[in-house]
Formats: sequence, structure tokens, C-alpha cells
Amino acid sequence: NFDRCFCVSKTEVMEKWVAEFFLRRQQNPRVYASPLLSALKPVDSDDCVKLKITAVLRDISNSLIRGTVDEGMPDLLEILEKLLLQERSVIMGSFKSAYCWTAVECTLRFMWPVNVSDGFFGDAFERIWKKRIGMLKERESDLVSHELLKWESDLNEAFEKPEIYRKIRESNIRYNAISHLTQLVKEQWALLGCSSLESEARKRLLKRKDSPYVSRKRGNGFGRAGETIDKVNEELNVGVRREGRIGSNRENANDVEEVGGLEKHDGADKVNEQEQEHEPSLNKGGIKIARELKDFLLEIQRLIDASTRQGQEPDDAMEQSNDVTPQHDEANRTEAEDSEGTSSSRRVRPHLPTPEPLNVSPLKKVRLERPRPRRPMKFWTPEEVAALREGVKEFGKSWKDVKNSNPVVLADRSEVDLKDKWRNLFGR
DNA sequence: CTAGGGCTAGTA
DNA sequence: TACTAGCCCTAG
Repeated sequence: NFDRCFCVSKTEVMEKWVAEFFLRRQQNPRVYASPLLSALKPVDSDDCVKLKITAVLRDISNSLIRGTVDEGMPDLLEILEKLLLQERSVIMGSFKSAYCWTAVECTLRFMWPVNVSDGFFGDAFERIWKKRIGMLKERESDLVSHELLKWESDLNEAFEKPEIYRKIRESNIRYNAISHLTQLVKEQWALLGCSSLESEARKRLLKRKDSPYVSRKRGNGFGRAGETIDKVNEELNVGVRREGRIGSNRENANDVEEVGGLEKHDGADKVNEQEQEHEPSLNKGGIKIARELKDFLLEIQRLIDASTRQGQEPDDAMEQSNDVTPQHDEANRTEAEDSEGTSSSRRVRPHLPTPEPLNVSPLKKVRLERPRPRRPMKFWTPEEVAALREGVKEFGKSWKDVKNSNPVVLADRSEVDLKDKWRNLFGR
């Protein structure tokens, strides 16, 4: 499948995989879905719907991690709804609840004054419930639930009855909103199944194992993988146990938990738990899958290397990649690899150069280049000491404030210098 | 950002 | 060698 993909459009598939890889990672806080997707200008195909869903989920997750539920959230949810409909998925109850509580929370943000007429509650109601939700009603969206309509009438009533306004104003809507959103995101991540790279690795493994699942149609890597993956995992785990050399017994305890598990979780503090769902879970399918995935990634690496360095055709690189530096291969092979099929044992680990250290901090960069020369010794003038005394009298041992209290006289002294001088003057 | 230990150059 | 003033480093 990999080969075929590369015949169709190598870079396109690669871009999608790279985008998907980044979107699924929680650890990179600088990845924001929209700019990443627009940078990759993905074509509008069925494949892309899943990638777009991944992107929207990443945005929602990021928002939840920051703890913000603002009016960008209903936007995201509406986009997600459209994408799910494109995929002909059902809009689940959890989605409706999440949308409802988000809408309420967005309105509640404007209910901070004690009286209805003092704030922007009216504007918010108009904007969110009349316009936004009005449009949902027009197109008969599934997001318009009974719950939502109930809230609409309650909020409407709040204009007339101060006690209802007060009651709503004082309720903890935010908690519910975050809980439902967290639940929604968790479910949707689970429904997305494993990443394209991971499913590709699994497929390749199955081919090699000559499994009955090989002939099964599994999509192109961007299709839904939910229930088939479960079966595949089952098969893999059975295989692993039967072979009895990869994956020690303690790993089997984890087999029960699967990618598609949708157990109920309520509570805003669960945001990070759902993030684990779409992270690569290498203890499940076992070490073997991990190795497959790694091999596969290394193949991509070689491909990129070959095409960028020598301007070679990627397909040629693929062919050649199977027989290079055999002695290196031999040296690095483990017991488990030895007992595998020949096609995999012929694979080699490319010798990659040690990456240059990333000097993110400008301070660190200076330190790495050479040790900073010592500043020349400079005795304190009486003016400086006087300024220090004055500053301490006013601000205490807040050296930053002391320095700011007389920045002209103390221009040559750092906060640490002030502290050191004070220590010299009045002992430790 | 601060506190506190440690280092260095100068001096008795 | 001991002491001091000023500067440096780094944990929290």
C-alpha cells in the first residue's frame, strides 16, 4: 500500500502523515491546527476529512488544556459536526451535550453583573442563541437538542425574572461545559483509531505474518480503523503469546484496554487523560509493532534522505534500501530480530548523524560558546551605597525594586550585586 | 527572582 | 595564610 501511495502522490501522502503525526502529539504546544493545515494545503478528498477532524480535535484539546471555553469553541464544534456529517457519522448525545453546555457557558460569561440590564447578557444572548443557534435550527442540525431548547427558554426567562437570572449566574456551568467537552474529545479521539503510520505498520506486519487479515480491506490509512484494529490487536497478542519470545507476561495485562474503549469519565480534571488515547501506545500491540513502526519511519527517513541529497527518485530509493551495509545490520540485530522473517532482518538501521544541539535560549547559547569572562571588579561608590540604603528602606530586600528606585546611580549594578553588597554591609 | 554557597583578586 | 569585596553560579 505504501508503494502504491507513493506512485499516486508521494508528497501528498507524506504531508498528510506528517501533519497527522504533529496533530496527534500533545507534547508540542506550538502546533495549532489551522496554520498547520493551511501550510500543507491539503487537497479536498475523503482522506482529508479524517485529518481535518484530527485538526479540529487538536484545537479543542488545546483550548481545554488552556482552560478556555470561549466563543471559538462553538465554532470548532460546528465545524466538527459538519466534518462528521461528511463522514456520515452519527451525532452522539455526548456531542449534543457538549455543544449545549458550551453555548450556555459562553452566554454565562456575560452574566457577571448583579442585574440583567447592567451587562452584555442581552448582546450575548442575541449573538449566541438568536443568531448562531438560530442558524442551526434553520438547517435542522442535530445539535439542537431538547436540552439546548430548555436552556434557551430558561435564559429567556432570566430577562424577566431576577431570581432565575441569579440562579443561573451562580451555577457552575463552566465545570459541566469542560466535562462534556472533555468527554466528547475523548470519544472522538478514540473513534479516530490509530494513526495512519501506526496502521500502516500493523498492515505491513500482518502481510509478513501471512495473517488471515491481510486480504481484508483496511482503507488507505486514513479510513476508520476502530473495530478491525481491535481484532488485529487480538490476533497480534495471541501471536505474540504463542511465539513466546516477544513481550513478557506483564504486558499481557494491558491487552484488555483497547484503542476504542469509551468508558465514561466525568470531570474537568480528566483533560490530560484523554490525551493519552491518541498517543502511540506501544505496550499494547507489543514491542514488535513498535519495531515495525520504527522500521517504517526509518524507511521514510531514507526516502527523504535519498531524494533530497541525490535528487534520486524515491521509488528507486525504496528498492535500494533493502540491501545496504549488511555488516552494520548484523552487528545491531537482536535475538528477536534474528528469528523474524528475512525481509525484515535485511533492513538496516541508517547511521544518522548526531543532531546539532538546539540552542533555544540565547543565554544558553552564549554559555555554550565560551565561559563568560568575569566582569572587572568595580568598588561601590558612596552614592551607590546611599542609593542602596534608600532603596532597601523603601522596598526591603526586593532587589529588583531597589534597583528600579534609582536606576541611574545603580545602572552598573545588577540585582544580585545589590544583594551581595547588602550582605557585605550587614553580614549574612 | 532571590538566597546562599563558592570563587577570585587584592591586601594585610 | 587569612580576610574582604565583589562577582559568579544555581536550586528552589
